[in-house]
Amino acid sequence: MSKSTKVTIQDVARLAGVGVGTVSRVLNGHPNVSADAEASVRRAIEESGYRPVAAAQTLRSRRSNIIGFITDEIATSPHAGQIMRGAQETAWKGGKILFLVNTQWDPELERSAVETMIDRQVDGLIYATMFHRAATPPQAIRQIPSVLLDCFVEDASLASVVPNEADGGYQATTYLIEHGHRRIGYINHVEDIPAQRLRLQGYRSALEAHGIPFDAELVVERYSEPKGGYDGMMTLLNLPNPPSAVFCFNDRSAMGAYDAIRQRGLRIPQDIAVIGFDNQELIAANLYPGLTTMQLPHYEMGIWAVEYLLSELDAVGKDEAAAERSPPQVLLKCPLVVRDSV
Amino acid sequence: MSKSTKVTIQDVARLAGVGVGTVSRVLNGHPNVSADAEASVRRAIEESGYRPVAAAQTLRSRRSNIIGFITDEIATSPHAGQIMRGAQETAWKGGKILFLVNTQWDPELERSAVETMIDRQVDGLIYATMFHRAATPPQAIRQIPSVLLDCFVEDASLASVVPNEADGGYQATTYLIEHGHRRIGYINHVEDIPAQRLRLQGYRSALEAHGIPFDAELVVERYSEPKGGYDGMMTLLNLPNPPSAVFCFNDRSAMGAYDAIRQRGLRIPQDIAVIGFDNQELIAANLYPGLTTMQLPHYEMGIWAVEYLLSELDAVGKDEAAAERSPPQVLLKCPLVVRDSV
DNA sequence: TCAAATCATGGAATCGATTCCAATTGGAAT
DNA sequence: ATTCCAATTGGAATCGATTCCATGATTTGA
Repeated sequence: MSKSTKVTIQDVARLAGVGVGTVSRVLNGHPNVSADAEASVRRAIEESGYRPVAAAQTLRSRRSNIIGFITDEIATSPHAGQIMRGAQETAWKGGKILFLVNTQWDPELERSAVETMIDRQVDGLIYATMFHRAATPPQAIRQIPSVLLDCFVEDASLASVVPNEADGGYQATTYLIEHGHRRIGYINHVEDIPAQRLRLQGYRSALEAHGIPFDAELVVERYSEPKGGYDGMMTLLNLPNPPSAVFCFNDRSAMGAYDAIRQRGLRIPQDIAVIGFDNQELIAANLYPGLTTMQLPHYEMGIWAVEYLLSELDAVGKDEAAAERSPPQVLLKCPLVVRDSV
Repeated sequence: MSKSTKVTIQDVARLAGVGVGTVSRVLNGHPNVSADAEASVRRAIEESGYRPVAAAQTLRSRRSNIIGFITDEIATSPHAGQIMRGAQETAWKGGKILFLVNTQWDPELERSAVETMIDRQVDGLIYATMFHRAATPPQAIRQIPSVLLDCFVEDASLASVVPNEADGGYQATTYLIEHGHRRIGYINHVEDIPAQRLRLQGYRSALEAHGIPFDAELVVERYSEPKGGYDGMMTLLNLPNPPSAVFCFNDRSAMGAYDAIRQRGLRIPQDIAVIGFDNQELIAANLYPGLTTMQLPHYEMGIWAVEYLLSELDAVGKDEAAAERSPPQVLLKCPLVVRDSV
């Protein structure tokens, strides 16, 4: 229990009456240690309050037990927090700790962040973006095990995990159909990003799967904020034959759609059903009536990314061929969150 | 530029035709290096693509250039992100990198997180909470320079930075008074937390400072969510002499207050002015009319915390007496964010 | 001009772990 | 009884930097 001077592995060895090699073997769970030796080493560790110095371990073993987490933007939404929570919890369970760097969209900073991580001999690297998109991470990232989170490279040469947007769009639309709706509007985003394209694709395949003809009139494109949602909804309501339900690109635009519907004196969900996307608690749970929406699997992506890295790490050495397999491109499901708007 | 084998300081020394000591001195900006020597070392570093191995530096110098960041909850709100962004950016500028651990309110995990940080010889530690409160961080935190963020210990024995809630309440109330309101309601939170007590205190001193008598009838306590805000607002509106303006404990309760006001057929801000607290963009910017509110200085607290640690770090050794000064207890101002609700 | 102080330098010692190697021990096999 | 092999073990070498120390070169001051 003496805290005054730093206890080293030498001290433990002396106290246990064994060599430092033996202590190290116990510490790392290596084979060929007698039960006796192990017991006395453990006792000595306990008594002395010994804690290994991480830097020394890293220096010699070339493994730091650190996972680097690089992200373009950290502060925009609770989404970022969910990713980091998933990643951090999983890392901790695996005995690893997270290094965090936020690059604020600065490619130079990104490069330098990756290099810093490598200097510190991180075991693996997560490169996360705050919305689903194609990305071009620094080349250096390929020197070590790494994984893209909420983004991907076009040639699929790096492991990647992203939400299954198409399935999300499909599920949302199907849910509306199952509630008897046949005429379903879609207020899409305007920019060409994966979510924009893929959710629409999901919407269309859901219609098709249920034998409902696609009507281009029912799809409007607006910036996905309350104003856009309001405006898009108004456009749909002004149709000669307006929809009885609307799928909104995200919760923020659904917020605007709510306003438009209210302003027309219509009720949700009796007159118009609404479904959103993102499950931004702050909005979806607080709207009245509560917004039914699709949840993005941020927490799960964080978990997956770290688990993937961990599995890569202990594959190293064991199965050299593994390095040659093509990197997984994983889609994670977006669960439906039912509230009262459908 | 050879990348094949790891370049060490020995290689650089050989290449530059100097000793390793000289290389190290150049690297660390130590004095007593001739211009010639420095130039050739720099050239050798450039040519060889040398990058120091962090673990070796840490082992010998006992400084890791890492700052530990421990937090109870990471994912609730954009607030967490703001703190981390401020901390991370400032750390990066100071040549440090952030270790992140999220303890999910688990005291055992907290202990173990602090120990892990110490094992890794972090230069300093930030202990952050996701709302302003009294905290009891693990004892071990006192072994190294550390700072509490958005929390404090009762005896002020650890440095701490928190929002100036009382001033925030004062500013908010004053802003309403300056807009001609004399009868101002306050929908407070119900639980006894610093924000609850201090914002009320600020409200009262603002009234007093402007010669408006305090009327207990105008202060109601509700849970600070939309439902509570709605309910509290209704209570105020039902008063024989209802207020012309209302200060809400936070933006979420303001959201509910909006609903109540609308439901009564009253207009914001013409009939009732509303001011919130927190500046949760997702709510405040998206409500109609935009909610005027007080912003919590999360980003700034993150910056302050790291800057404090950095200054502590280079005070070490220079001025031994500094360690004995009583740790600062800093209050950071909450700026007013003007939108259209007043 | 000479002593003293200052500057510049190379290289050994050091940080604290892991890993490797040679040596010892104790059975099992012949 | 002797040989062989596997299990255990202690301790030296190693990882790659910083730091310290002894030494030689240069300046400064009188």
